[in-house]
Amino acid sequence: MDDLKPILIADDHSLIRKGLRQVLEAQSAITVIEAEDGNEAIRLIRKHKPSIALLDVEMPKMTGFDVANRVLAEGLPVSLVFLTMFKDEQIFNKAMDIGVKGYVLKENTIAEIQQCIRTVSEGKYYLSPTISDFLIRRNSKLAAPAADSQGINLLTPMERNVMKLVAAMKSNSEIAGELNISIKTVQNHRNNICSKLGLHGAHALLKFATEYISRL
Amino acid sequence: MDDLKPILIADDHSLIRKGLRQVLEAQSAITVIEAEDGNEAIRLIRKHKPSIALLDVEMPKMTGFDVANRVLAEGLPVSLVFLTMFKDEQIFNKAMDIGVKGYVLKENTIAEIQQCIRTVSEGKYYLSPTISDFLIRRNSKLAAPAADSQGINLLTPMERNVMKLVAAMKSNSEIAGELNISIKTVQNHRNNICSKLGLHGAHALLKFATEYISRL
DNA sequence: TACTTGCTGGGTACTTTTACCCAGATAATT
DNA sequence: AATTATCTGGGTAAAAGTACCCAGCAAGTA
Repeated sequence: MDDLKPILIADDHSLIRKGLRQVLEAQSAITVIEAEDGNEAIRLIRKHKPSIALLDVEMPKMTGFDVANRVLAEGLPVSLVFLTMFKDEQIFNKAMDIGVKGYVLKENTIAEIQQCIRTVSEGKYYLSPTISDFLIRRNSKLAAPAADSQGINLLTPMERNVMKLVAAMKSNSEIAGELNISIKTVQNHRNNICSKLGLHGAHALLKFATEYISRL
Repeated sequence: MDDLKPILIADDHSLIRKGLRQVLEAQSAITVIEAEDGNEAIRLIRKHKPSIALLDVEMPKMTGFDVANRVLAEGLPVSLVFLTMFKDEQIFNKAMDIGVKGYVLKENTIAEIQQCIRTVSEGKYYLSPTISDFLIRRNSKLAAPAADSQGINLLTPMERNVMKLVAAMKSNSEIAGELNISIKTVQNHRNNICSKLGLHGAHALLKFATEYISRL
């Protein structure tokens, strides 16, 4: 077990690796490990379990994406940050789909990369400001659906109350307690809601409730 | 049943009611109903089921808050918008806690109120730009906790994979299918995760997983 | 080699949720 | 007065999740 989890830098350009390592190790109590291609990156992630891995997207043999897919498949506990030269919207979207925590353009400064590492290590996302356009467009696409919730209008007041508590992931007995009714009644309300909304199967109501709770 | 759901305006000042009604009915296909105090507001909400209720916070007898509490208790299907003269942070926070969808200062223009109605009717929130300070402060408070998730570090890769699918509200059989393992194995992983994390009871893991999914 | 860790599955018992059925009480509408 | 909608609860059965037990196998470590 290490004292502090290290940070991995995977880039085929030795100059970039050395430069980054120098800055990071000088200005913070961070240990850096280096990989010069994707295969080595995977091996080192498995072995040293770094908290963060900075991956160059454009690497020979195994790209940053290949590494990311591998990490996902094995469920390795590491936050991924992509480092790339290209401001490409499709690449960015694929990276977000895959769940990377940071996305930094190489045209940005080292200070940005440090900020990125700090932010990601707090569990938040960090994206280069220069690609915020992409993010906004992406969000407006995702927020689009919002339809098919007309069924909600069929619900009675009590059914709404039950649904709110379902969305809070309360169990039926907890709901019964809060509303001062019997568990049996709660179950009936749930069933009625499901049939009004056409929901079937395990957790179907819970999914719907958490998704549309803002419209209750 | 009405053709289109109306909008309720509750304010003790007749001048405000008439002014708002005129603008709203002139510029859009909206029906407005008026209430001059909180009691009447509740009665009209029950009867006409408006989609949105604009509530003056400062009303005699029954304030906007009293109306809001009543609406919540009965689970009436209406989106609440608070209209107030005072830029008070505590009042704002109480309003957000209670779940109002809009919060508009009377110092703002009528155009803002129209924008607010439009936004809220799409299921989104609308807050007067002049109180965005409050919202930011509030968010930083709420986002604060972020602790107690150290237990996550105890999880094995496979356990993480299972947990991600739990967070997506998949059933055990769905998880088993996606990971190509038996349901029994999934159940065992869940149990191991729960004991590592000290979780007990119904939906405990699901709650935890959805809350901390960003750290997986 | 021996040991540990993680993944895989089976067994068993209990609890919770889902999915139907039913009916009485109450309040509002026709 | 009759009808409808809503809330309330009971019954039953199947499916899913929770909570423990167990053991074999593979990989890495001491």
